[in-house]
Amino acid sequence: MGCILASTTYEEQFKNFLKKNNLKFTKERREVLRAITIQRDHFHAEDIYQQLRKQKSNVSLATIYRTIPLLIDSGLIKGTIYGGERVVYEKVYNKPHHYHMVCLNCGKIIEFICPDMEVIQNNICRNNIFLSTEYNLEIKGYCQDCRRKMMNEKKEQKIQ
Amino acid sequence: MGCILASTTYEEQFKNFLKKNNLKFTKERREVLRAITIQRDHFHAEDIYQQLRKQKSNVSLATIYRTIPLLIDSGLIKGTIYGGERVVYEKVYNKPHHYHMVCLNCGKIIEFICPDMEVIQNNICRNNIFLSTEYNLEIKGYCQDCRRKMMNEKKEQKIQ
DNA sequence: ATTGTAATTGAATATCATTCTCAATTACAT
DNA sequence: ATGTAATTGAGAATGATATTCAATTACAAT
Repeated sequence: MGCILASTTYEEQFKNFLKKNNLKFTKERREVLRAITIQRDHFHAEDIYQQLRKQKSNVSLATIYRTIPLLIDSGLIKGTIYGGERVVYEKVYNKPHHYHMVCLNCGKIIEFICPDMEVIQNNICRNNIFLSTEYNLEIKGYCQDCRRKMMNEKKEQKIQ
Repeated sequence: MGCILASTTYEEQFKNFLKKNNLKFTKERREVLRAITIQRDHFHAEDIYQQLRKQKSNVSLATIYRTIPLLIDSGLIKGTIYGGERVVYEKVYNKPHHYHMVCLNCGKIIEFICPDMEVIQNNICRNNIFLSTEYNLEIKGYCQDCRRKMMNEKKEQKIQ
């Protein structure tokens, strides 16, 4: 336990947001926030719940679902990968903007940054007089490991 | 009714796919396929159902949901916009690859093509030894019309 | 420190798109 | 014409997320 010092600015950011909107900084919200700072890069609602369970916190799933939009609106996390059975979130506070490759076989998520792409996107928005709030690029396919595995399987089939 | 001549190649494509997989080209599947060819650019499952209803077809929602993956696998449609309450599909057969801007206010979807972006994406995949099957870029924000509306509303507030 | 009040909570229940089950029907290769 | 595996509709199931409501709590004002 302990060792949550690094999350201070996270907490400041969240508190500011809450105050600005006449919302309260409750014990439950603090616990959800801390669970998220501990969380690995990509997670979903249920992951937060499990994390809290481990820590003997009794925050309910309902509260987690109610807290997620607050965390999004305060700029701490964002929904990243949709289209699966559940939404994947990730921390974005003080993180450079980046994109994702998702392996359709093992589910691995590979992050990458791409300044060239940012430039292009800005141009497109300017040309279309579109005010963007969010870019989301997702490349689906098969990662190196899975490609290797799949090739080996093919070889074995040929042998048999 | 009538006037479905243009969909012949759609039907060929679908029939080929079905035959290749030992699946049957049923009356219901034909009707779903034709409903889709009539459909506007972006649609969801329920839209297909409504379309069929208009045409006095009794294909069930279950069958529509069962047919969608077949249409995807045969390369006729693809899921485009996730993260809303339902998946948005679009026709992709014989259409150039393109990207989307989604207005968070009115829901409008603006398509655009961008060859530069394709080049960058191919490079990224090559560098990461990732075999991509699908690129998906979604820019969320506010379209020109909605920006105008929102600015007018602000002005009015100031006046009051 | 006390109080008033609006915000918040957990538990249970609702929602709603999508998927599944199953018995009856149908496409189509032979 | 026939056998059989695939398909269908109806309704029930699923499962992530949202909502309801009575009880609790944060916190601004006193």
